[in-house]
Amino acid sequence: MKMDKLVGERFKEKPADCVIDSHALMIRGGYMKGVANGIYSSFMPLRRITRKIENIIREEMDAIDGQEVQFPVVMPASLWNESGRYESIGSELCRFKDRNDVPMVLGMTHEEAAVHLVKEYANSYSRYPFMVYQIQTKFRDEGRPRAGLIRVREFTMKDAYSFHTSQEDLERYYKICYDSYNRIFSRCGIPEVISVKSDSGMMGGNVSHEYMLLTPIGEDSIAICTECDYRANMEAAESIINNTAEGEDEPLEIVYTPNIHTIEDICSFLNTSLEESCKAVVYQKNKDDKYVIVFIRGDLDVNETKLTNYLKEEIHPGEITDDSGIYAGFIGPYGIDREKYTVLFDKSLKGSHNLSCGANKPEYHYKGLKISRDIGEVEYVELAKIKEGGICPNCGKSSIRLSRGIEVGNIFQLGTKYTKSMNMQYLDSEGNLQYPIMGCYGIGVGRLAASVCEAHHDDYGPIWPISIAPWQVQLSCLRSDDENCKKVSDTLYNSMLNNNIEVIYDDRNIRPGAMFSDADLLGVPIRVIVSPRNLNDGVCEIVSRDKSVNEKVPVDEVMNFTENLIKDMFEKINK
RNA sequence: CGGGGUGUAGCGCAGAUGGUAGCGCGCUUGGUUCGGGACCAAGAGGCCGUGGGUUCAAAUCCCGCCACUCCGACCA
Repeated sequence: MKMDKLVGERFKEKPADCVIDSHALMIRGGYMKGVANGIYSSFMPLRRITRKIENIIREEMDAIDGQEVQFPVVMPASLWNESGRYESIGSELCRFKDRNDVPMVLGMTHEEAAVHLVKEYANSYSRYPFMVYQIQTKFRDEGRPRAGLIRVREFTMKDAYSFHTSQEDLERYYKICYDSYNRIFSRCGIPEVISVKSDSGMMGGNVSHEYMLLTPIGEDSIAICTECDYRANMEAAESIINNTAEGEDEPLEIVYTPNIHTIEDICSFLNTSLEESCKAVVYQKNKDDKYVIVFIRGDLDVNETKLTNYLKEEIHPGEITDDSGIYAGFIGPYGIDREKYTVLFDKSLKGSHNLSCGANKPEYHYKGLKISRDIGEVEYVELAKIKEGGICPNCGKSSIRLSRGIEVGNIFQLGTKYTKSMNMQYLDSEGNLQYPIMGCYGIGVGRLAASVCEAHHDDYGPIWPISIAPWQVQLSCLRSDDENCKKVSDTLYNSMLNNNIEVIYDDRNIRPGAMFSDADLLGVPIRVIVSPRNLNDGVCEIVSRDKSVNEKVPVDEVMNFTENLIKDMFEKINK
């Protein structure tokens, strides 16, 4: 490929709407162009990168007995009705009607299609286990696309679905996928990706992991233990609070607290700590707007994912507006109507005493509350968000750190949610009908490319690992108007092509500075520079994009040197 | 869904108190340059997001849409 024919322009100024580096560099480097909110076209360099990523994924999926298939982008709504998701999913699912007024959807994930595909085939235990996967465009009508390729509406995803006749077999295969994923991220040049326990959300199932690239620009929060190997998504992390209730129990006492509304104000007014307070967080059920009041220790936040999972229905932050006379800022657990409202107590309150809290009466709070004494036995539910410095659920030390991360992949043990709802069954060896157990495994290809860029770049551009770089070698003819320089460059270019080296050749008649800047933006790992200055000494310059290699090599050894360097780079990544 | 911001040339921006548009980069042509985004000269390129209103006159003032974008919520 010659640079002067490469479609797409590279430019100096950072586009105004790019807030993260990978986005800015991929726009500035001529990798892609926005078409609509969260929808992009790719130019050749990005397409070559994603194709290499896809091929790495293919090799690894094939290596664990995956079979590549393809599901449709457009599906009839009836298929999604079978699983119930046509109703349960919100506006992320793009719904439309075809010419005959038949409701259709754009595929945002393909569990239904996977079950549909293998339903009749897999009617006997002898045909299990198996895994099918595809690499396909998905469309999710996200409310807020952002950060370039990190969060988009249309994207390419590898999604795999495995089918098993026992939980044990699913777990065996899940472990194989787990290892396979680690290999995929290593081969793509980001071995630093870690797996974390996650909440499986509305996907169903129990055990699931997310693969995270830790970076401050990430959208997810992750709890990581610095003392052991515990790692979990914030949503899934268990929050442990040990209350010792030191000191004497104080009596329950009502206090006049004018113009005090926040829990911080109350604590400073009463001269107590946040740990000795109980705050109320009000939610409303999406279904009927009924109130859910969570009482939780004042310094903690409610983990809404846990709350949703416990209630088994969707909720949103709310405010009590009925005529009960209990008002925001004064809501407390003592004397609240537990028939009228769904009242939940977080575990952080268990065993505590001398709490300050609202009195369900304007301008008044209680102090000295002890729930077991003043309210009686209540059920405590674990609903709090884990916090920085919190207790590790695995090793018990106060060693939890919170980090941000980009989710580049996930694996789920789905169970029988889809096989049951879509009535997929097989005959076991005893002749009984059984529901197969499923696992599913996803990787966002574009997001992975952007993550690699995010993890490996400098001020001038991406630094692509050799395994996914758009080209292996950037050949720069610094002075195409110099006869010898051009001749040597052309010869090298042809030798590289003949030896199957992926080379992009820049023989444009532009200034060296512009040539170097373009090369930096393309991020090709190896650069071979041919210039009159070097040729006077009979050498070319070979440098790596990451600056670890910088050699003057005699012209007739350039090919050999380059081939070895490529080999070395691959070995480093695959080791 | 809640709260901000912005729409003027391909990109980045300027256009006080209303008078039919300009700068830098990029692009075209010619010349001089040539190891980290050169310089000179001459050009091309705009329905000022959109609909309405006020006015002799609107990029500019008022109202409504639309789009993009940022923060937060949600995110299978």
